[in-house]
Amino acid sequence: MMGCIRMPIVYYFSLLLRREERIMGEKQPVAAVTEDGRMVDLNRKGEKVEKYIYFDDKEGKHIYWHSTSHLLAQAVKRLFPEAKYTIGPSIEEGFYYDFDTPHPFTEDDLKRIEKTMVNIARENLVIEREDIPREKALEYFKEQGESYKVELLEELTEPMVSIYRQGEFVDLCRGPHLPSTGRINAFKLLSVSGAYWRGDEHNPMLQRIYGISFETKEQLEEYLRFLEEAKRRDHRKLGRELDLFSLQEEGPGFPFFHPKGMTIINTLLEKWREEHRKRGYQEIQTPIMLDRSLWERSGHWDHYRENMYFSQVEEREFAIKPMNCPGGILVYQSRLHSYREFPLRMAELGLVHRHELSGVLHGLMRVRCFTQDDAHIYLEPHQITNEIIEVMDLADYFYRLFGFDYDIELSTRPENSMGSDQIWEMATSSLSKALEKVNKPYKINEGDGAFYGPKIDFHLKDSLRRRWQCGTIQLDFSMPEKFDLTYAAEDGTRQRPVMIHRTVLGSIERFLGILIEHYAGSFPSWLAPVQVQVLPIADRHMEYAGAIKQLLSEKDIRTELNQEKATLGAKIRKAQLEKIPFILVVGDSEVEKNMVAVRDRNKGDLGPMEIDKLFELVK
RNA sequence: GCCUGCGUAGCUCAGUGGUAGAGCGCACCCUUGGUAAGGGUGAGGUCACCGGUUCAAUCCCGGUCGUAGGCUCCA
Repeated sequence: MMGCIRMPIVYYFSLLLRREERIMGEKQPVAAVTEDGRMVDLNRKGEKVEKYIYFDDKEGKHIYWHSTSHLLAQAVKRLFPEAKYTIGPSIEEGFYYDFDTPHPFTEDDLKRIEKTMVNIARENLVIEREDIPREKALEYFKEQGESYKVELLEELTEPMVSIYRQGEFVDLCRGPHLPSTGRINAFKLLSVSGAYWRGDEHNPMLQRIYGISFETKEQLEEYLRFLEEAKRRDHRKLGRELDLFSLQEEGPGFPFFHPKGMTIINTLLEKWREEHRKRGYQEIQTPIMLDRSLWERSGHWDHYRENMYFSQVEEREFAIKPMNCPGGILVYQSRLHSYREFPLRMAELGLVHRHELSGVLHGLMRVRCFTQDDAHIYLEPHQITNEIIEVMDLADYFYRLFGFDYDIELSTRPENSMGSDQIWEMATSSLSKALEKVNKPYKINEGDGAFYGPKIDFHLKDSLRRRWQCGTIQLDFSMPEKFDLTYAAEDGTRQRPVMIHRTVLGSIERFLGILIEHYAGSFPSWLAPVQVQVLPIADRHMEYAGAIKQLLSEKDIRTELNQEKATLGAKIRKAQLEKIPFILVVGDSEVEKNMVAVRDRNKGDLGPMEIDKLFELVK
């Protein structure tokens, strides 16, 4: 069978290593890099070490997490010998391991598995690598009945493969790994869920256990607090608590916006309209439902049908729009356009409906109808680069307004697409040219473009480091062709315009969700649904409080008057929980001096103030 | 769509094979207050829906819908 491990010698080696690590101080390396730049196990590092890799390094974390996933698999195999293990990589945050077993893992199982993991870590098993012929590994895993490992091995072409052994547990793995299981100090299994073998929905569904690990208990606790914070900021929870929106059983994926949510959206859109007007955009609106023939012509019928809703009326078939472009194009075609108008920027806050699989719906982030802050820009080919730079600047303006950091991705031609190779080539290079011209770093996303053209996507990073796709810029040579769009060029000939489809916020619904979580419900004053609440101390101050409210309302400040019969403390608490930016307390003293006592949501009591001063604060 | 869990008052959640409870919220009454919870009284539930087992189902079983976390897919 597998080569017998010379236990005492290896153990001695491991002890030496641990002493060496102790000498190096608190931080112990997780792997080493040799002179020729290869990352290797500490157990095999040999004499010449270029540098050490630590947990703090990105690669170090992945090694640490990967070793923890092996620990997880070992524990599962001890508790559930019949479970087949498949793959268990490290991921962006933590690791998972997929198992094939008829026994569904429960919360209690996770606890038991964790306990077993602790025991295995205490056993401090040496994690040893062996390089063996592929055939030999195949033979071993076949004998063990580990059919998934066999499948993986059968696809490998290398004559030699590496396996890692810790105690009785053996896994096919490239490594590197920690020197021993005892090096895994703090970990937690977070969840269990289904996952298709190799991510293919035709394959069997496996059970995936997710987890995370750290070098210290403190780091783990900090991470768990971070998860709690994310839960506290969840837009679904805050949306209900702050009465911003709701989702109803009657409309899965179709959100309902309440007055306060609507106030935020309208305030946001006021800003949006103002900025778009400044930058030369005109606004249009097109119908939600249009005849089937339009969608056949645009290509949506062939390329997007499974995501569309339909309606049949008087024997005529209509499709509910999943995108705004075909409707927008009809507006363009309603008269002849001149090159002098270009770039012709037509914006539309268009409500689109897309049938999404029920399992993907998520609050406002993933819905079945949403409002795109869309625009279609018609231009001449030589204007492309400049216009794309303009749009990127507009997106940058909005993201900065909210303090979002963002990444840019360039997506290329997908499989199910239309148009010739040359057109795609030209469109894609126009986009990368614009990106390079403004010197923005970007990542290429092969095959992720729209069916009619390549695109630049903006991914926002919120305050919890999560990324959300919002803005997109899509270059399109196909749609103008399909619809035979023309314009009168300088020389009087009819030419074909190029089209840019773009959004900045993406989906208004999703953007609101992101804002809620980003601000944890404490919206900046200009965006807050209620900016000021006036609290009279006793009934006799009601009249003065009402006058203050009136004054503020006339200045277009969103103000509420609290008329409840409650103690001041209770009223303040309630307003604080509603995250209202400013609370005005008025009692005998304020009435007498014609002032208001201002309480800032974050800073607390600011003391008495003239009303005029308050106007400045609120804006 | 697939896997697993969940669905009890507006919200957060207890609970039982013999048709239900708490806290918060809400309404009313008392209290007229100075920067995060004053006191009392009361209303409010087809226990998601449909079917089955049972003398009897909110509870057990099956299905449907919704929902949570993933997978696949996307703004």
